[in-house]
Amino acid sequence: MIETGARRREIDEVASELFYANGYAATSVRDIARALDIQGASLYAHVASKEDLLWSIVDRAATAFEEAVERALAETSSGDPVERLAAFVEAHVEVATAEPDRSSVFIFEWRHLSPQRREAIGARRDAYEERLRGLIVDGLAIGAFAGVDPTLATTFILTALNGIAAWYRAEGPLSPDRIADQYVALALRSLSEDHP
Amino acid sequence: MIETGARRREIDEVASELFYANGYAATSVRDIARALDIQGASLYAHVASKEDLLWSIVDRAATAFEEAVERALAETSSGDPVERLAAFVEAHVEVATAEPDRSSVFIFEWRHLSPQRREAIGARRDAYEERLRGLIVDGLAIGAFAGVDPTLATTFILTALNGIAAWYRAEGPLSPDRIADQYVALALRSLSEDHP
DNA sequence: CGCGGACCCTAACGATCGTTAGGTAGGAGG
DNA sequence: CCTCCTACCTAACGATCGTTAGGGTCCGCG
Repeated sequence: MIETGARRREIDEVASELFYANGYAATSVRDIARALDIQGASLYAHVASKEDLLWSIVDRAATAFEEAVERALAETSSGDPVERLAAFVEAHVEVATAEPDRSSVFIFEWRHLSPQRREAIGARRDAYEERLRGLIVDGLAIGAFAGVDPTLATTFILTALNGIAAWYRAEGPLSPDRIADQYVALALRSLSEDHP
Repeated sequence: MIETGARRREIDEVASELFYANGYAATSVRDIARALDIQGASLYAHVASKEDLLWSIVDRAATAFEEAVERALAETSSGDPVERLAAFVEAHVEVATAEPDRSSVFIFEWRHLSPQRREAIGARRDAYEERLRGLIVDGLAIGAFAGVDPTLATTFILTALNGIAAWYRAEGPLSPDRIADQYVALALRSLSEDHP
């Protein structure tokens, strides 16, 4: 039974910030508690373990990416791989900028999960990547893209996308929309044949 | 006085592997020692502190990237920003694939350095990024590139490049040359105007 | 008024952390 | 043979780690 109370949400939020700022392993339970003005041991009234805390953050973020892309692709009635890929990138940027802390922890700290959970998240990440790769393969098949190894192109684009959560801050000068527009353009162009 | 003995090199290598695999904070001094079949305390005959070990890895990797790009750009007699950017990407890929562990630690673990060292590395990373940005700005100026915000394009490409060290393994099926070729193509295309 | 439950406390546990002190074995060079 | 040096050892330090046990306060609901 997963706790979902208001206090539990606050804990998730504070933990996300600290895990993002200092990394999971370098953040102690007492660090998180201090940010909440309580004692370290008091956290265990809400959380079963430190790793459970990481898991709840990672799982929530993974779900957010999955659902956003799912929704975006479902809403794109067009079968055009170019448009679908644009929708994928846009959705990813939206989630990454809406919750950069959580997203960053998901992307960079998931290796600290227990072996079983790490494996589960690994499979979901693989599926996510495969989804992107499928769009690129489709685009290559109809000639919308050309001259790239789909696997490498997928990695290229996805690592660039994942980087966003690491550097984006809401206080910065860049709006999520502008980032999305630019990243869509950069990604699509990278897949297109050089103009002859 | 920095030690440079053969044993010290081994220690750097083993530490790079472990820091890459588990992260700096999650790797104990005793973990490193165990991989060398010695006692934890024995490491301190070669290293002043755990953070010194991280620093030597990060500094060496940073220097490798800086020098490789410096050399590549110096050897590219052409003033063409497109060719120069290709040389930049190629050099980066070469270093990242030649020493993926060290490179990965440099890219993802430098925040665990002491404040002064972190600041120093931050400045060098900024300079590196600025170097790439300069090439993109130059390309935009002569019309070789178009339609991108140079700062966002720089981040897009550099995060994709930095990702390589995280996933590349020498045992994998991809040769460094092939990755370099593909990444050069992907990067250059991403900066080019859509074919009309 | 009584009671459960949400919330936090203090105290402490065993383990592990980075690091220091002091000592020993063996080989190289005089 | 003696000495220095490199390399490693054992033992231990204080600090901090994640976590458990048990108790207390206060509020809302019956």
